[in-house]
Amino acid sequence: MPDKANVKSRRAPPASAERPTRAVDRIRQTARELFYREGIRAVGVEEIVSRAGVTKPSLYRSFSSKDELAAAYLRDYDAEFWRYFDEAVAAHPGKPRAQLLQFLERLARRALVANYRGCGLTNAAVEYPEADHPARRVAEANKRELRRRLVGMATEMGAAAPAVLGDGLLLLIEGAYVSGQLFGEGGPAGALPEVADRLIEASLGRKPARR
Amino acid sequence: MPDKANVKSRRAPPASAERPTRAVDRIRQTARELFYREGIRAVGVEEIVSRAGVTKPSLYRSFSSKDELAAAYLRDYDAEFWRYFDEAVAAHPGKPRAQLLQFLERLARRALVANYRGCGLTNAAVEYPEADHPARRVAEANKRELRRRLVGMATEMGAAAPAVLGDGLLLLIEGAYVSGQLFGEGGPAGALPEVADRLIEASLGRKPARR
DNA sequence: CTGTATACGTACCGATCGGTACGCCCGTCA
DNA sequence: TGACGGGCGTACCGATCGGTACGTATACAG
Repeated sequence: MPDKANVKSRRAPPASAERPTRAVDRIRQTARELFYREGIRAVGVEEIVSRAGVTKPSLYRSFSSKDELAAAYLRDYDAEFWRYFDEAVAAHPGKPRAQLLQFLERLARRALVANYRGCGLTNAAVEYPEADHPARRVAEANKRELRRRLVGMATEMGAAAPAVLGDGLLLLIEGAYVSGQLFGEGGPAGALPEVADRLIEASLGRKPARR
Repeated sequence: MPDKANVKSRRAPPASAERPTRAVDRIRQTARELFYREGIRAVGVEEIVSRAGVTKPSLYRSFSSKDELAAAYLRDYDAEFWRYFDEAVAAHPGKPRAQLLQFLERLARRALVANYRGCGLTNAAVEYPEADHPARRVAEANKRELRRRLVGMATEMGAAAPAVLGDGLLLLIEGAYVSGQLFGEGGPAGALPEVADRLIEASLGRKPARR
């Protein structure tokens, strides 16, 4: 009879936050890292489960398909994005311009480090152009909401044409995401806060709206 | 002896522009369409050759790998991009602001139609984060050159801080590419020309540069 | 008619893809 | 102690991936 202690221990140490003991949690965390860093299509389920130290059936017991796992990853990403966004909002109550600038400054800082990979939601939408793909659905919903919030903040700021300013800010943000991963350290994303501030200033209708 | 006319004719009709007779040309054209519309990773070589009406060895006689085919596709895309860009430049000699606005207006128009898929070069860089991937190399070179040109135009315009204006314009352009494919018809890319014009106006140093 | 180069297709390779049928282990509660 | 159910792994599936060894048809030169 083989010694029980020699058998590879199945139960992991009591749930450190770094290495969750539940298979589904380790899968979520590993998928998050790999999907974000390498892209969704580039990562196979085999790689996810082996890096997570689990097996494929554990994945498919919690997620009906790889596409659904990708959607779950993006839902997590979405939640974290809004936590991050609302943090900037909460830091400057009632001052939308300062809220926005804090968000943009932190975004620009992140977008300038090497190996920056942009926004996971934007990247997923680029990878999955099919309108009914579950991952794309999550990405589109996030971006629609972001647009809504930005236009709302432009309105609060008293912009002459809040829709134009809000959309302009969205263009700058998306531009920072992709050019951050295109250019790396000295990239154009560094100009984001200054450019956005200049655009806001020019949109506040102190001089009559050009028409 | 079998009738020669019954044998499936190998030679295609004499080189219509729509359906080139040479296998390599049909592959290039088909790869271009599929890679752009669906993404590079999403398209297999089998699909390319079957849609092109040729076979895999014909592909691998002209391209050493799928990655090299992707790079060739992007080189074609790059050439077409500059043709398009220089067209706007040539339309308004010596007037960089008008050149830019024409380019941006046409870009905005294209980015607002349904099923728009953005910039093939940007998309490829999102799909291939590895720095040494041949496709990404082409994309990065294109973007670096675009940045150079935009900063040059900002200088010509007499901007107080041409690097900031040039980078701001690049952010807006990249933002239009990705948000065009995220939002479809009524998307924020429609605000591109107006926002860019406002940013240019605010960057021309008529009022003292904020410091 | 023959040699040769060009241009292409047939048929196949091992590897990896996403996904699943099935069984074992272990803590819980009777 | 025994029945049970949740939680997980072993071993496998057909399909598709990128890539290739080898044969064949045709145009042209001699």
